[in-house]
Amino acid sequence: MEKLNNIHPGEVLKVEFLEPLGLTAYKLAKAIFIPQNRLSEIIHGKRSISVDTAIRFSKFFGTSPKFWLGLQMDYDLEEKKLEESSDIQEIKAFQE
Amino acid sequence: MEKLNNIHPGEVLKVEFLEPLGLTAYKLAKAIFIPQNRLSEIIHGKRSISVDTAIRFSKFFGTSPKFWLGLQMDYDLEEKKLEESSDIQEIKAFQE
DNA sequence: CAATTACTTATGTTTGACGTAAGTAAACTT
DNA sequence: AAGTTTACTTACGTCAAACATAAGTAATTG
Repeated sequence: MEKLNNIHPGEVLKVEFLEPLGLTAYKLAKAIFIPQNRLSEIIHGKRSISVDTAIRFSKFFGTSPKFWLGLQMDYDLEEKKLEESSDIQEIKAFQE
Repeated sequence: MEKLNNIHPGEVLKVEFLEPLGLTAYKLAKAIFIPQNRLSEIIHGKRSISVDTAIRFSKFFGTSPKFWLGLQMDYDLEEKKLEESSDIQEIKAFQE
Protein backbone atom coordinates (compact mmCIF):
# COMPACT_ATOMS: atom_id res chain seq x y z
CA MET A 1 0.00 0.00 0.00
CA GLU A 2 1.22 3.44 -0.96
CA LYS A 3 0.61 6.89 0.50
CA LEU A 4 -0.82 7.70 -2.88
CA ASN A 5 0.46 10.99 -4.26
CA ASN A 6 1.35 12.71 -1.02
CA ILE A 7 4.68 14.25 -1.81
CA HIS A 8 7.25 14.66 0.92
CA PRO A 9 9.37 17.83 0.99
CA GLY A 10 12.47 15.68 0.75
CA GLU A 11 11.31 14.54 -2.66
CA VAL A 12 10.96 18.17 -3.77
CA LEU A 13 14.42 18.94 -2.46
CA LYS A 14 15.89 16.09 -4.42
CA VAL A 15 13.98 16.36 -7.69
CA GLU A 16 13.49 20.11 -7.95
CA PHE A 17 16.69 21.39 -6.43
CA LEU A 18 19.56 18.97 -5.98
CA GLU A 19 19.25 17.10 -9.27
CA PRO A 20 18.66 20.12 -11.56
CA LEU A 21 21.50 22.02 -9.93
CA GLY A 22 23.85 19.07 -10.03
CA LEU A 23 24.27 19.13 -6.26
CA THR A 24 24.77 16.23 -3.91
CA ALA A 25 23.32 15.87 -0.42
CA TYR A 26 26.87 15.79 0.82
CA LYS A 27 27.69 19.19 -0.66
CA LEU A 28 24.48 20.74 0.58
CA ALA A 29 25.07 19.46 4.10
CA LYS A 30 28.51 21.08 4.10
CA ALA A 31 27.19 24.33 2.66
CA ILE A 32 24.47 24.79 5.27
CA PHE A 33 26.42 23.35 8.21
CA ILE A 34 24.25 20.40 9.13
CA PRO A 35 25.15 16.72 9.61
CA GLN A 36 24.75 14.53 6.57
CA ASN A 37 22.24 12.22 8.19
CA ARG A 38 19.83 15.10 8.68
CA LEU A 39 19.64 15.51 4.93
CA SER A 40 19.72 11.82 4.22
CA GLU A 41 16.68 11.25 6.41
CA ILE A 42 14.79 14.21 4.96
CA ILE A 43 15.39 12.98 1.43
CA HIS A 44 14.07 9.56 2.37
CA GLY A 45 10.98 11.04 4.01
CA LYS A 46 12.03 9.94 7.48
CA ARG A 47 12.45 13.41 8.94
CA SER A 48 10.47 16.62 8.64
CA ILE A 49 11.61 20.06 7.59
CA SER A 50 12.12 21.92 10.85
CA VAL A 51 12.21 25.69 11.19
CA ASP A 52 15.98 25.51 11.41
CA THR A 53 16.26 23.40 8.28
CA ALA A 54 13.80 25.60 6.37
CA ILE A 55 15.82 28.70 7.14
CA ARG A 56 19.06 27.04 6.06
CA PHE A 57 17.54 25.85 2.79
CA SER A 58 16.12 29.30 2.16
CA LYS A 59 19.47 31.01 2.67
CA PHE A 60 21.18 28.64 0.30
CA PHE A 61 18.57 28.34 -2.44
CA GLY A 62 17.19 31.86 -2.24
CA THR A 63 13.69 30.64 -1.50
CA SER A 64 11.59 31.70 1.48
CA PRO A 65 11.55 29.59 4.65
CA LYS A 66 7.77 29.44 4.29
CA PHE A 67 8.12 27.66 0.99
CA TRP A 68 9.72 24.72 2.75
CA LEU A 69 7.57 24.82 5.84
CA GLY A 70 4.51 25.13 3.62
CA LEU A 71 5.46 21.95 1.79
CA GLN A 72 5.85 20.24 5.15
CA MET A 73 2.51 21.59 6.34
CA ASP A 74 0.72 20.34 3.23
CA TYR A 75 2.32 16.96 3.63
CA ASP A 76 1.47 16.66 7.32
CA LEU A 77 -2.15 17.70 6.78
CA GLU A 78 -2.55 15.19 4.00
CA GLU A 79 -1.05 12.42 6.11
CA LYS A 80 -3.39 13.25 8.96
CA LYS A 81 -6.40 13.21 6.64
CA LEU A 82 -5.51 9.76 5.38
CA GLU A 83 -5.41 8.68 9.01
CA GLU A 84 -9.02 9.74 9.73
CA SER A 85 -8.73 9.60 13.50
CA SER A 86 -12.06 8.67 15.03
CA ASP A 87 -13.23 11.55 17.20
CA ILE A 88 -12.25 14.40 14.90
CA GLN A 89 -15.25 13.70 12.70
CA GLU A 90 -17.58 14.04 15.68
CA ILE A 91 -16.67 17.72 16.08
CA LYS A 92 -19.66 19.99 15.45
CA ALA A 93 -19.02 23.45 14.03
CA PHE A 94 -19.76 26.28 16.43
CA GLN A 95 -23.18 27.97 16.15
CA GLU A 96 -23.73 31.17 18.13
CA MET B 1 12.71 41.89 28.26
CA GLU B 2 9.80 41.08 25.97
CA LYS B 3 9.48 39.12 22.76
CA LEU B 4 8.38 42.38 21.26
CA ASN B 5 5.29 42.01 19.09
CA ASN B 6 5.62 38.37 18.21
CA ILE B 7 2.12 37.12 18.65
CA HIS B 8 1.48 33.54 19.69
CA PRO B 9 -1.43 31.64 18.10
CA GLY B 10 -2.87 31.11 21.57
CA GLU B 11 -3.31 34.86 21.86
CA VAL B 12 -5.22 34.90 18.58
CA LEU B 13 -7.41 32.06 19.77
CA LYS B 14 -8.27 33.90 22.93
CA VAL B 15 -8.69 37.44 21.63
CA GLU B 16 -10.12 36.80 18.18
CA PHE B 17 -12.21 33.72 18.79
CA LEU B 18 -13.03 32.79 22.37
CA GLU B 19 -13.70 36.26 23.73
CA PRO B 20 -15.79 37.60 20.82
CA LEU B 21 -17.84 34.40 20.72
CA GLY B 22 -18.32 34.31 24.48
CA LEU B 23 -16.68 30.92 24.70
CA THR B 24 -14.53 29.52 27.48
CA ALA B 25 -11.49 27.31 27.08
CA TYR B 26 -13.39 24.70 29.05
CA LYS B 27 -16.26 24.63 26.56
CA LEU B 28 -13.95 24.54 23.57
CA ALA B 29 -11.97 21.66 25.05
CA LYS B 30 -15.19 19.67 25.46
CA ALA B 31 -16.41 20.55 21.99
CA ILE B 32 -13.28 19.38 20.20
CA PHE B 33 -12.51 16.43 22.51
CA ILE B 34 -9.16 17.44 23.91
CA PRO B 35 -7.95 17.70 27.52
CA GLN B 36 -8.27 21.11 29.11
CA ASN B 37 -4.57 21.47 29.78
CA ARG B 38 -3.82 21.28 26.06
CA LEU B 39 -5.85 24.45 25.55
CA SER B 40 -4.65 26.09 28.71
CA GLU B 41 -1.04 25.73 27.65
CA ILE B 42 -1.71 26.91 24.12
CA ILE B 43 -3.45 30.02 25.40
CA HIS B 44 -0.49 30.79 27.63
CA GLY B 45 1.97 30.32 24.79
CA LYS B 46 3.51 27.21 26.33
CA ARG B 47 2.43 24.79 23.64
CA SER B 48 2.33 24.97 19.86
CA ILE B 49 -0.57 24.39 17.51
CA SER B 50 -0.06 20.86 16.24
CA VAL B 51 -1.61 19.45 13.08
CA ASP B 52 -4.16 17.66 15.24
CA THR B 53 -5.07 20.81 17.13
CA ALA B 54 -5.25 22.87 13.93
CA ILE B 55 -7.68 20.44 12.36
CA ARG B 56 -9.88 20.42 15.46
CA PHE B 57 -9.96 24.22 15.61
CA SER B 58 -10.77 24.38 11.93
CA LYS B 59 -13.70 21.98 12.24
CA PHE B 60 -15.15 23.94 15.12
CA PHE B 61 -14.54 27.50 13.94
CA GLY B 62 -14.97 26.92 10.23
CA THR B 63 -11.49 28.18 9.43
CA SER B 64 -8.86 26.27 7.49
CA PRO B 65 -6.25 24.19 9.32
CA LYS B 66 -3.62 26.19 7.44
CA PHE B 67 -4.81 29.36 9.09
CA TRP B 68 -3.76 28.01 12.49
CA LEU B 69 -0.63 26.28 11.31
CA GLY B 70 0.31 29.42 9.40
CA LEU B 71 0.07 31.48 12.57
CA GLN B 72 2.29 28.95 14.29
CA MET B 73 4.76 29.02 11.41
CA ASP B 74 4.98 32.80 11.47
CA TYR B 75 5.51 32.73 15.21
CA ASP B 76 8.20 30.05 15.08
CA LEU B 77 10.10 31.80 12.28
CA GLU B 78 10.03 35.08 14.13
CA GLU B 79 11.25 33.42 17.33
CA LYS B 80 14.09 31.78 15.43
CA LYS B 81 15.09 35.08 13.88
CA LEU B 82 15.27 36.76 17.27
CA GLU B 83 17.57 33.95 18.30
CA GLU B 84 20.14 34.63 15.58
CA SER B 85 21.95 31.34 15.86
CA SER B 86 25.57 31.78 14.89
CA ASP B 87 26.30 29.61 11.86
CA ILE B 88 23.13 30.30 9.91
CA GLN B 89 24.46 33.69 8.89
CA GLU B 90 27.56 32.10 7.43
CA ILE B 91 25.51 30.29 4.79
CA LYS B 92 26.36 31.49 1.28
CA ALA B 93 23.64 31.41 -1.36
CA PHE B 94 24.20 28.87 -4.11
CA GLN B 95 25.81 30.12 -7.35
CA GLU B 96 25.89 27.76 -10.33
C1' DC C 1 46.57 4.13 -3.43
C1' DA C 2 45.27 7.66 -0.34
C1' DA C 3 42.14 11.35 0.43
C1' DT C 4 37.93 13.18 -0.43
C1' DT C 5 33.26 12.70 -1.77
C1' DA C 6 28.95 10.35 -0.97
C1' DC C 7 25.59 8.12 1.49
C1' DT C 8 23.54 5.18 5.23
C1' DT C 9 22.78 3.24 9.68
C1' DA C 10 23.42 2.76 14.72
C1' DT C 11 23.20 4.96 19.09
C1' DG C 12 22.08 8.19 22.60
C1' DT C 13 20.13 12.83 24.09
C1' DT C 14 16.73 16.24 24.50
C1' DT C 15 12.66 18.64 23.45
C1' DG C 16 7.97 19.05 23.25
C1' DA C 17 3.22 17.46 22.47
C1' DC C 18 0.51 14.20 24.70
C1' DG C 19 -2.79 12.33 28.42
C1' DT C 20 -4.11 11.52 33.26
C1' DA C 21 -5.04 13.34 37.33
C1' DA C 22 -5.48 16.29 41.05
C1' DG C 23 -6.05 20.74 42.93
C1' DT C 24 -8.57 25.28 43.57
C1' DA C 25 -12.33 28.33 42.95
C1' DA C 26 -16.49 30.32 41.10
C1' DA C 27 -21.02 29.78 39.40
C1' DC C 28 -25.01 27.50 38.81
C1' DT C 29 -28.71 24.13 40.78
C1' DT C 30 -31.70 21.91 43.93
C1' DA D 1 -26.43 25.94 52.26
C1' DA D 2 -24.71 21.69 50.04
C1' DG D 3 -23.62 19.61 45.82
C1' DT D 4 -22.85 19.57 40.97
C1' DT D 5 -20.99 21.55 37.03
C1' DT D 6 -18.08 24.96 35.03
C1' DA D 7 -13.48 26.86 34.76
C1' DC D 8 -8.73 26.93 34.93
C1' DT D 9 -3.98 25.51 36.37
C1' DT D 10 -0.12 22.61 37.65
C1' DA D 11 2.33 18.20 38.46
C1' DC D 12 3.77 14.07 36.49
C1' DG D 13 5.04 10.49 33.34
C1' DT D 14 5.10 8.79 28.37
C1' DC D 15 6.31 8.81 23.62
C1' DA D 16 7.67 10.48 19.16
C1' DA D 17 10.74 12.97 16.67
C1' DA D 18 14.52 16.15 15.70
C1' DC D 19 19.07 16.45 17.02
C1' DA D 20 24.28 15.27 16.93
C1' DT D 21 28.12 12.00 16.94
C1' DA D 22 30.21 8.47 14.97
C1' DA D 23 31.19 4.59 12.34
C1' DG D 24 30.69 1.93 8.29
C1' DT D 25 30.76 1.14 3.11
C1' DA D 26 31.56 2.62 -1.77
C1' DA D 27 32.82 5.34 -5.46
C1' DT D 28 35.43 8.92 -7.23
C1' DT D 29 39.35 11.89 -7.73
C1' DG D 30 44.04 13.58 -7.15
